[in-house]
Amino acid sequence: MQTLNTTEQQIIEAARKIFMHKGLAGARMQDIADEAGINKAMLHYYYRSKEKLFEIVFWEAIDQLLVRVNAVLAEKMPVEEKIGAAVSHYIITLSDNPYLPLFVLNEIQQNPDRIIQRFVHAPLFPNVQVFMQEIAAAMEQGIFRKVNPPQLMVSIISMCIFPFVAKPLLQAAFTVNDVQFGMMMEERKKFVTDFVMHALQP
Amino acid sequence: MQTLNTTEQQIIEAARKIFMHKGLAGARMQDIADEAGINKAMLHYYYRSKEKLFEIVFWEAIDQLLVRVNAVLAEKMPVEEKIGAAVSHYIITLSDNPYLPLFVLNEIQQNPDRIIQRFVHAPLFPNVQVFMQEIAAAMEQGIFRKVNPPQLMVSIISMCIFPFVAKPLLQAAFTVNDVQFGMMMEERKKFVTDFVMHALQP
DNA sequence: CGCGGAGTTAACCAAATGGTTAAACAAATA
DNA sequence: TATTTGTTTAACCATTTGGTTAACTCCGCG
Repeated sequence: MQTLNTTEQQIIEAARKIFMHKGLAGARMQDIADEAGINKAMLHYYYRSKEKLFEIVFWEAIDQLLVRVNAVLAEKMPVEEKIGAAVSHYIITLSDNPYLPLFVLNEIQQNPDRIIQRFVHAPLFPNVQVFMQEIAAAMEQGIFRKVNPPQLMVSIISMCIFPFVAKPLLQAAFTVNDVQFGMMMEERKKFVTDFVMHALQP
Repeated sequence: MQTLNTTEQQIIEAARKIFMHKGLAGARMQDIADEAGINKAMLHYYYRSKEKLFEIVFWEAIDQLLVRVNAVLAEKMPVEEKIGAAVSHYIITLSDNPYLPLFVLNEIQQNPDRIIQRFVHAPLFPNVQVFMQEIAAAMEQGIFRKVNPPQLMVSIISMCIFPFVAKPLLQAAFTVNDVQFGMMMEERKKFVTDFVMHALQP
């Protein structure tokens, strides 16, 4: 997310903002040009087409939402700690990029092939397997209660990501402003970690 | 969701399908007309504009995603049971309408005002308050461990809805087809309920 | 039968949109 | 200074898109 002042970079930043907010179908090339403060022709000069520009923003977002968590899951630490670390990582990342997950999820649904192709070649986050095995091992050792690991995995991810996907709705439902929502997410790190640990108590 | 054979109804059904799959920005009036097997002018004859047609589909979806759960939460039964009932209700509803939540959440983010206006007049699901009070009462009585009720609420909803929001992604990540995904969601009803009950064990 | 109105359609329209082009500009190079 | 090379712009273009119109069909009713 470097902020170089070159036109090339300004375009990417503008594209990121517009695509994230409006999606591929809703974004207008003119919007992006305006946001970047340049002529529309420059977009094509540097990136050929709307689709090409979108792909750059999209894969950058995928990297942020899916790939980077791998590094956290690769660290060497007890499973109990690793759960907390992963939860914190997600909530921190998404607090800085609230629009990220809905954007990614929506575009995947619009065009699943785009991402499925990549999964065929190699799993997008290999360490999730490792993590699930560590959890399974902890269950065998009696550290955790035995539950279905994929369901557990999905649950942890759900509790971290969903609040950001539903942010405007939750804000309306619980009548909280942006600051309060931020505080809620801050306190959510501990809540989710504790909640999961209690649920896994034998 | 009635299937009357009148043109008026055929249009709504077609609009529902197209809008749910492509969203407001991505949907084309021609797509809807084709899906309904009629001339594009008919759409305007019956529903004036794209926006008007969209609003009908949108509020119908809101009703399905947010309002109907109220009935479940209004039923008279012990909290422990009610949690399971709400979870089941959501997973059953969404299994029949997998595109529903992403559609709704996305359109809310695109235009939050649309829904915020409604929340100002009256809460869209008053019984959530009741439910949270029942949970708080159960905590006071020592039936449940004390946790922050809104955080708990958000967590339950997350675990129910998120898998459908991320459906294509989860299917790719865990390599499951539609049938297997359906089974996973079927088994998820029990998983989430148990998971929550264990997490709330004092 | 003929009249009237609801239902339906093909053709049309203006605006928006992704993309192109040719000319202008600026900074380095010879 | 003249030339070249990469950058930037205004104007333009073809297609798409939401929406309109005028004519046509069909059915019930006098």
